Amino acid sequence: MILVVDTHSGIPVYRQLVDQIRFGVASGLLTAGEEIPSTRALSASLGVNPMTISKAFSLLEEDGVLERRPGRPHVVRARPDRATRLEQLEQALRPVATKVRQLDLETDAAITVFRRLLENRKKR
Amino acid sequence: MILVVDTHSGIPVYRQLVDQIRFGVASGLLTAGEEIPSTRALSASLGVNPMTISKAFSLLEEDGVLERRPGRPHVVRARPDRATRLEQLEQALRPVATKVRQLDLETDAAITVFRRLLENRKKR
DNA sequence: GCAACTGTATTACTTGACAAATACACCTCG
DNA sequence: CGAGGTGTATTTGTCAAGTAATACAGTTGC
Repeated sequence: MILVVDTHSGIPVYRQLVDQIRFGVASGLLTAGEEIPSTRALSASLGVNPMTISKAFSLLEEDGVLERRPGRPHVVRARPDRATRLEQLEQALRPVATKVRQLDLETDAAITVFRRLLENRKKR
Repeated sequence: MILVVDTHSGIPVYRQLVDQIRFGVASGLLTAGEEIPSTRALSASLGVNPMTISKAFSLLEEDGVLERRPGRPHVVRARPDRATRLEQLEQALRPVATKVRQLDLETDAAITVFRRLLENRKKR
């Protein structure tokens, strides 16, 4: 998988890496057990400090996306089970549910907006 | 309306104020045209600098929640029209739609989670 | 007009976030 | 065992975010 970063985008480098690796795993470009390039290899190819790469990896490890092995490169972890993924989605949706209430919008309207976004993305 | 802040909560003071005022407006405790206590009054009662209060008010003003009047306290603005509120919800839902894809979850599962959250909150 | 209020522009200070430099511990293979 | 790789703990430096001090401009009521 090719990882790229734009240090002028205003988005922290580590966040760009997290996003790309997450996307790689979700899209099937990266499969369980597959090795991620080392912090030093990416540091050389992307021109950023290894600790910056390491930060991205640490976050992905905390989230269960990557697995760390002492002295060896990180590997992609088996995808969390469905229940865990649903729980993660719920965490992401909680503040939005609060927002729906703040905006005084009805449940069905909110559902419609969400569905439209989800289906638009599927079509792309 | 009573506003409170906890300076040790780790949540920035201005953000606590923004959240409380938003909630006050959404819940009907604060109505359109109603005056918000002045930056100096809140500064005295909450023990924070007026500029911190002002920052909260500025954000709420940008978001169309409050209206500023030179030499006079802020007032609650008439609620944005429905289309604007729906647009705000869509902005909040966009990253979540991305997350659904990353988690490789189906639209219907995501909708179910969202609906459950919205209806749980309604019951409280 | 002035006192007493209003909000905030500007500047300064403190704390948090981000990124990098350095050195340590671990692993694999010849 | 040692060379060549692995990740990261720790510290440092820079920049961004959060907060405060000060003074200015605007409003209202007496």
